[in-house]
Amino acid sequence: MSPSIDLRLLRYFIAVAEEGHLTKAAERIGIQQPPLSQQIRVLERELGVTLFNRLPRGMELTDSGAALLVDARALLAQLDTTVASVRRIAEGKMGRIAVGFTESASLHPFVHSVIRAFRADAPDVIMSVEESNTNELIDSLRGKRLDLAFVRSPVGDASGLTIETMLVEDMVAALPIDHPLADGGKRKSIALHALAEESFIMTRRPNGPGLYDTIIAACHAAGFSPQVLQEARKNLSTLSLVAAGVGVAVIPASMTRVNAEGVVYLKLTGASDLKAPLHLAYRTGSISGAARLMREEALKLSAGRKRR
Amino acid sequence: MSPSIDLRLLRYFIAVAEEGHLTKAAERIGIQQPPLSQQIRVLERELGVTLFNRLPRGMELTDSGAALLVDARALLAQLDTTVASVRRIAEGKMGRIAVGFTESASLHPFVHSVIRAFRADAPDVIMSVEESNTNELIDSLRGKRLDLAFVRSPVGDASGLTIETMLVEDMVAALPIDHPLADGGKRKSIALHALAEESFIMTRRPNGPGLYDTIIAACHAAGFSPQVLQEARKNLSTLSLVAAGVGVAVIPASMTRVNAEGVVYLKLTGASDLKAPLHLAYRTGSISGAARLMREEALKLSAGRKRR
DNA sequence: TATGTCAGATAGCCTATCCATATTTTTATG
DNA sequence: CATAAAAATATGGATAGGCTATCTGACATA
Repeated sequence: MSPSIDLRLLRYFIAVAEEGHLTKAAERIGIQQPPLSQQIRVLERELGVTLFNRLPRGMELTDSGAALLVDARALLAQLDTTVASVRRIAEGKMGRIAVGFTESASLHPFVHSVIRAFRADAPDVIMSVEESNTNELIDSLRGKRLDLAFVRSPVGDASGLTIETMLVEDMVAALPIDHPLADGGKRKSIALHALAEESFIMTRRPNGPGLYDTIIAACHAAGFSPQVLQEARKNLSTLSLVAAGVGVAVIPASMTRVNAEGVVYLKLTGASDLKAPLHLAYRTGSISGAARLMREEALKLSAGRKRR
Repeated sequence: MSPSIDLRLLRYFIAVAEEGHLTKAAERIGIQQPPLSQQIRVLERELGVTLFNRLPRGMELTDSGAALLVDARALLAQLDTTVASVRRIAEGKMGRIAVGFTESASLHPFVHSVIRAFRADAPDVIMSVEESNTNELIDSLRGKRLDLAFVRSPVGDASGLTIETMLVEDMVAALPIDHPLADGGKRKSIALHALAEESFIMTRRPNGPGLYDTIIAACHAAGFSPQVLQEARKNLSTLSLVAAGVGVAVIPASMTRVNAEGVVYLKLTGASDLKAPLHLAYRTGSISGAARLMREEALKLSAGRKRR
């Protein structure tokens, strides 16, 4: 169909049409007159159309030429906007992003800060968010339904994904306020092994290993094997069960921001490796512009936290 | 700005995006894989954007690439329609045409045929018509307010214009029906010199020489100098004056199609050079597509007339 | 673990295209 | 008629785009 018409030819054509002279147009473009003359003839030959009437003192557009001028300008303008928007998408300032997090991540102020910073920096990006358990988040990343996910470790199979640790926080014990060990709310910390005889409320492991394995391992290190009441589907339910006096729980410190009636939080001692990391996960190598931007903001905020 | 991005690059890009493989795309385009690989990288470098994720088994669009794909297709489609419409304009099948004619030309069936044929052949051309005297028509041609004009000869200054004779018709005498020479309408022809003593009604010469000079010259050749009543502005007024008995007139034969009450038309003998040509005039060298098409149709019809 | 296969990247070379210089042609103007 | 202006033509050289051959990397499979 339309033969190998090059945008360069259209640019040349526009210059000649606007200047009305080959010589002036050549000067404006930055080439000599003869090659410009040739290229205009090439364009005319490819189109099979005379674009200019050659006057003794210049070049005058024919009707066809005048029509082409309008369209050629539009084409170049469209190219410019195309290039600009492609670049903005690549920068992460336009387009879409899908972000996921586990419940405990969604409750963490760090995640809120990241989202807020990204919103401010890239207001034109359409963002969708999803809360789910680690397993599903990882699946969604692989299936490209998500671009980024904030998860708790450990992640089962990380192949094909990059997992970066944003922060590591302590874990605390959550006890019912009327529990003897809570001392009516006066007690501020407790040794992990002191909980050896308690019932532990934890989220279901099939929903993703989450912090389950970490807690079990820490208890073993403290010299006991916890009695697990493996009931709650969600962390918030965990707290309700604690408040109801069903048992105790070990949770990331950031969750203490949730004001749960009837629950007391105690620092844990004698369990230095009982930490709750927060990770950012994404597909290795195929990160979108917006995701890259959000990751960079997360890294920046993460660095800022460490400095404090 | 947008650097020298070539449409060829966009075509290559689209092929790769659609095939998902450099190798298949190269085959489709008709080049080898290595240059295609290079060109895609050139495009990415010019844009400063990664368009594809290189997978072990092919190329996968990034978000930016997906956006570019949409726009690149649109750009190529727009180029195609641009080329098509420029070509149609050049062919004369689209665009505009402005046609002018003198009154006597507008009354001639030849002109009607030309217009009708053109309308049928190029229904998408916007046509404007203008009736005026020869001088103004010629001026309008020069000023590019008209593309074509049907005029009677002779034209004063024809420089820069091409004037082609479409047909030559006889002239006839128009007499009041009660004029002695008309013989009550029975007479069919008359010698020009028989009108030597009559008053001649003619259109004003300043409106363009028109046929004025031709008629005067023929009278001189027939041995007399006519008494000219230089009254009428238009040919139709001429006939009214004849009908009113003011004088006689010499008019192109085609005007006898106008049924004027009280006027008798007589063939003229003894004046073999008293002919009324009909010309087509246009600017030499800068004829538009539509004008060229109409001219061609006029020439065809003109040739058809001669054969008859 | 090693090997084969698939697909893209890289290297080196060649040719066609695009641009430059020099000259010619055409038309208008003093 | 001579000169000036502007485009067309002629010819040569540099560069870019394409070709062949080869390399690299990742997965699959024996």
